[in-house]
Amino acid sequence: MKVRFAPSPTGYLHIGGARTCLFNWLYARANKGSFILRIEDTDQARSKKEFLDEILFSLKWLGLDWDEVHYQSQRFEIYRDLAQRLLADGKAYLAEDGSGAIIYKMPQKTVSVEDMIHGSIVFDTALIKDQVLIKSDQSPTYNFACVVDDAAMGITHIIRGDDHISNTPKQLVLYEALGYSLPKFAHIPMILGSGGGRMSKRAGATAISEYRTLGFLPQALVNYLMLLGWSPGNNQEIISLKDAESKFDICDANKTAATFDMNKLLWLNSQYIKNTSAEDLAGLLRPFLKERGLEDADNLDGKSLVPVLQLFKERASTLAELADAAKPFFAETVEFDPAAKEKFLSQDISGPFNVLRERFAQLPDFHAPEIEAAFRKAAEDLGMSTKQLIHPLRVALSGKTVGPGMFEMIETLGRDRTLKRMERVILLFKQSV
RNA sequence: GUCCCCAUCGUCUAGUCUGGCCUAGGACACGAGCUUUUCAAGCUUGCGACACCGGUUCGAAUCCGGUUGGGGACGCCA
Repeated sequence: MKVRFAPSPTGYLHIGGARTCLFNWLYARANKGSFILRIEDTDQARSKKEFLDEILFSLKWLGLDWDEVHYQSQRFEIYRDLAQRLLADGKAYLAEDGSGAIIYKMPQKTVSVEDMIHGSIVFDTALIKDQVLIKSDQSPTYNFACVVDDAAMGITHIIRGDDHISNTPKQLVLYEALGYSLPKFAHIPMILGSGGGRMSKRAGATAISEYRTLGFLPQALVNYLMLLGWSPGNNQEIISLKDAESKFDICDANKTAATFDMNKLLWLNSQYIKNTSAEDLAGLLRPFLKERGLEDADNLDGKSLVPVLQLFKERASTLAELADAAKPFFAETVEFDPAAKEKFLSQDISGPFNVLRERFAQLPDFHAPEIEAAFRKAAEDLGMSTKQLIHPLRVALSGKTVGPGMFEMIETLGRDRTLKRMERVILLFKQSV
């Protein structure tokens, strides 16, 4: 058994295409068949190398590998010869305008397809007009090249989007005209944007590569895509590509169009981040830190990155978020969130900070439990509640009002940076007086 | 306009093929509570759906017909 994914390099790989590819891939792997990639680059004007590169890159990133790859632009001879044959057989004719186009004469009949997902679908070809096979520029049309290639490449199952149902009768008659045996068809539902119609930019129809930039893990994205129109059963939500290989069957795919939901994708991504080791996360995070202006991100070793990620990975839903949270730990100076500064650092806190700074400086052992003990003792001695002191301290150290446990954070920050950042705030008040 | 596809919580879905186990299960989101120095996470919990109308049947989310609603296709784009 053999399936294919046939993207056209006239645009980036998007959610819908990736899902179609995923279902083909899974079906092939589940049935020990082969999966081929066919680049439908017949439109010379609109096909772009940059799109092709993005598609190939994104597919690899998602973990969807292929057994063969073919380019339709290299097969024009084949299409022309076959069109000539139909011409000779009297099944097609030359365009009357003298443009050189070859047009298939649509027979008037009833054709039907036994779709693996929809069951029997019947069409009346009398309602379909004659179809161009070869355009005047001698390039083949989609429906023609598609049939020729699917037959030539031995495709046994065609899994594609619902939107191709109406192309099916056009292709069915071509299979017959060319004397090819029919493959099986499975039309999977489309993915709708949150507005209800086709996915648009606003509705999350960004390129797959964009999701990478946004800080999604490929495993999470693939997992989400699987859940759109298919379910592994047993109320399972988290499922790997490997696990799905043994459970997937295209016959179990849904008929209903699914609406893309960023919230669930975000949730899945957070689950995957939580379940990824801080060591692995460190490698993934470097480009994100660099992008955030951390020049020497590449030189950050795991030893300094790992404890910080340990602190934040439970609470981030994207790598971008994780990088935002981790950055203050490596930046030279803390960037204060204006609202946070206003709320907790507008009143002179330098007195208590001086005391606290001194206690921290003298701690023999700079670990969370000791830090916490020293902190609580200092607060008590100062006659302040822990809350009164902890919030300004958090802002002084991280610039933010939210974050992980204070004392673990201080330990991870280390004594040097902790003291330096406290001194900076103390100085802030000295200067303003 | 013509043809085609689809119809379970706001969203993704289980259940539909093989009617009874469904006063319809799970997840996301949302609300409440617990926990907590904060925000998350986690745990507990609440809200919430078989589009409608007819039929078949002892019995229908499940089968049939219609209505309505949504989506798609009607290119010398793919």
